[in-house]
Amino acid sequence: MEDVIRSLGYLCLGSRLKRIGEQLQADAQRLLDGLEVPLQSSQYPLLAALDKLGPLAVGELAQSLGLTQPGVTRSVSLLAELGLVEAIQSDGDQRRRVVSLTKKGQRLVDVAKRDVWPRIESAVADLCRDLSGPVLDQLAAIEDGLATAPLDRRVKQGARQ
Amino acid sequence: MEDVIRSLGYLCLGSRLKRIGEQLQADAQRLLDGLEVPLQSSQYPLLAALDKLGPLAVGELAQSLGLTQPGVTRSVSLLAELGLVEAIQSDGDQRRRVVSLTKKGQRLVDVAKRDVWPRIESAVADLCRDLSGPVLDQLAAIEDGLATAPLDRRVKQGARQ
DNA sequence: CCATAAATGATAACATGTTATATAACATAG
DNA sequence: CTATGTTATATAACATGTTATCATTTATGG
Repeated sequence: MEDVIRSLGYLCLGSRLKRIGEQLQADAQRLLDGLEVPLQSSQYPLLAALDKLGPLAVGELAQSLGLTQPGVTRSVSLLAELGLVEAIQSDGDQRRRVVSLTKKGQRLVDVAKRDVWPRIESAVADLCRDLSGPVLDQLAAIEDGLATAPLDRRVKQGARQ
Repeated sequence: MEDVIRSLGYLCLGSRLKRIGEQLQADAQRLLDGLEVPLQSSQYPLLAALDKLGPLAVGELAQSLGLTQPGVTRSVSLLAELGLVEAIQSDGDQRRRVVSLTKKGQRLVDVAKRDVWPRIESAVADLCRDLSGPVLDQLAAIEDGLATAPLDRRVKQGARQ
């Protein structure tokens, strides 16, 4: 059966990237399933952000993950219920809630960082090894390109109308 | 604010591809908003599949789009409510429901194909123009690589454990 | 100082993907 | 022919993203 998304090329690049991303996450999930805490692979970036940057307010977290604030608010609630993060109202500005890893969350990150993340990284690197170019650079260029000029500002060049 | 997904590299490639894909779709949405029928950009691949391959059963449609059957069932219901497709129970095998474009759906596809899709294609091509390699080929290689050996079969090489 | 604007996060409603499972129709072994 | 397994689709429950909107707190202009 023909893969329509694939044969439509640039027209469906968005659908295709999403599809590949979902599959990568599902694959990574299988590597994470060995850990003691049952957690979706999509939640790990939030934990990794807190581990890397330290405690962050909800909005800062959203910005550093490239997600919207309501999405992050929900993930934080979920992770707080699991006891992996805690959100504490800021002393200075009472609107801000600063999110940080709990002991349990830090322990999970440490284990994942030691036992699982290197395996995921090496597996993905292996997947990309034989590609003709530096894929990450190209994705960066796509992201930068979108930030500079979104698609609707690129329709002049070469399009029929 | 640091972009954590980006700085984590291969580890978060899945999240990153999803994020880029969502942004591309959101951008494409703005180009599609001019059309008479209000439709999310993510629904167009289904219409394009029917236009390209002709009437298809729900399962075949799912396969050609690389989605699961329940997702396609829901999209078909939505598009049927909008009068863009119709699903007719197969004569031979009464389990199958064959989905096809209605007149209205075909008209929408024709207009989109003439007025909008070329603009999206050229805009995305423009976005990818200056990249160092043939991105589509690389994405194809990633997809093929995942199909050949999912990530959890790639952890041996070079990983710490 | 107070009125108003801006910033922060929560919530609701929706979109669209998934997995798990139910139901109905078909296929086949006995 | 019937029991049983398989296939095609539907449905439910959930995950996780979005936009729109609200309440609260903070900042600011007069």
